[in-house]
Amino acid sequence: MARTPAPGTRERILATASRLFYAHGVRAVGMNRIISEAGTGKNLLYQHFTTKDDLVAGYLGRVRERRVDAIHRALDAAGDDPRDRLVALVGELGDLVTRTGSRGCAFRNYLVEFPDDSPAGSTDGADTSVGAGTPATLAREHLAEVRAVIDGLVGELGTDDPDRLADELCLVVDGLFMQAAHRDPDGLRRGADTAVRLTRRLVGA
Amino acid sequence: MARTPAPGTRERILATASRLFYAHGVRAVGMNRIISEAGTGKNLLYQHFTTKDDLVAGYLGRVRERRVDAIHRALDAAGDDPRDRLVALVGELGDLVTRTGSRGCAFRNYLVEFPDDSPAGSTDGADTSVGAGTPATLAREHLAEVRAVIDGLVGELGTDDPDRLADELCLVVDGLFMQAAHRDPDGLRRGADTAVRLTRRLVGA
DNA sequence: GTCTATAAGGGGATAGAC
DNA sequence: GTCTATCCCCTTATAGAC
Repeated sequence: MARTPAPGTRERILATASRLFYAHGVRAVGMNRIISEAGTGKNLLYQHFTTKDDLVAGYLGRVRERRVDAIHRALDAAGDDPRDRLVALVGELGDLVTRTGSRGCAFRNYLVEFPDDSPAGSTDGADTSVGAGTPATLAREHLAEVRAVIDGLVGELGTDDPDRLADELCLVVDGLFMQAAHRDPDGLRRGADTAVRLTRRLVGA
Repeated sequence: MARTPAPGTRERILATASRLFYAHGVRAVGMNRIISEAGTGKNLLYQHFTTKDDLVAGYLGRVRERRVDAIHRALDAAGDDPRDRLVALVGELGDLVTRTGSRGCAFRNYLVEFPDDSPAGSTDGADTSVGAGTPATLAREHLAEVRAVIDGLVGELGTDDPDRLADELCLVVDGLFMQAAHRDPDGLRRGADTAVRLTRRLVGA
């Protein structure tokens, strides 16, 4: 059988595509450019990803794994206090946004770029199994995933109005990512610090 | 001379283009669709807007005028207290985001869609005269404009660290607009309420 | 003359075939 | 890998209608 002649090929394609999609936007990057920069043949790419949407889904899935891992590492490092864990969560996302070359959140950016793909209110019989859907559903699933983490931690806090606090923290996180689109590195640094400071105040840490 | 045979044409084109660009994204809408939905000839469109970038600039300029007007009306209606005016500013933007069919901020969305056009840190000898530049400069100009309004109002407050408060309010505003990309109408309503409530708390009103 | 409708040019898109 | 097919993009040019 030996069905995988070059095990690194898929990952190399995915890494190249991810870098380009994230840096320039999904619509701005064509398959030709990915093929030429990945140094692979066109046949091989379409063998691993039958369509561009598949490749985009692979891109978002890859970012998602890394994002989830990074979040859980940050949470674990923060200890057991849900207050500290919430601050660590926002701090981790702040670090992500202030990294050089950062262009914010891959998922939110995708949804801005493709507003017509399964819009916010729709539940059109989509494949609800995690990780198998379209790019848009993948993006929304991840956002819901993070929201669930926030809800869980806020719930542990035992405050009067947990939904209210969770909404506030989500607003801060969204603001953090939106600023990546238009603020310079200095402003981003200050934006991330602001997000962490605000989080600290909101959770009462 | 009588150089303007049909005075309403330009505005009709601009209205159609604005609706389509805002709803579906700039890249997703082609000139053909604008022409067909505006009911005008292709020649006439290119007579008023020599290139698609011109049309996009016209779109953003149009949104900008209306946005600035709406902001100033809201500020005037709020009275003289800078606290009330800041709350009114965020409230106005919240209303904008919760309107049916809203897709958030046209300027921020454009910058997400075209990250390579005059990126955040660049000051490549662009035309700095207001309203005459490329879409990207137009977008950045408007964001700076609103930031200046916030800075001014925060300055009137006479707090210890005005830059800090202004950063916090900008984070809230950015979060408000980012949520338009991925929250459903119910979530958006709560997000807007959260933004106003948070603003009230931050400015001490 | 003013506008519409249509075709064509030049490029690049996805995707498939050899 | 290259080559082709098909389509859509922006833009210009031409031809026809009022």
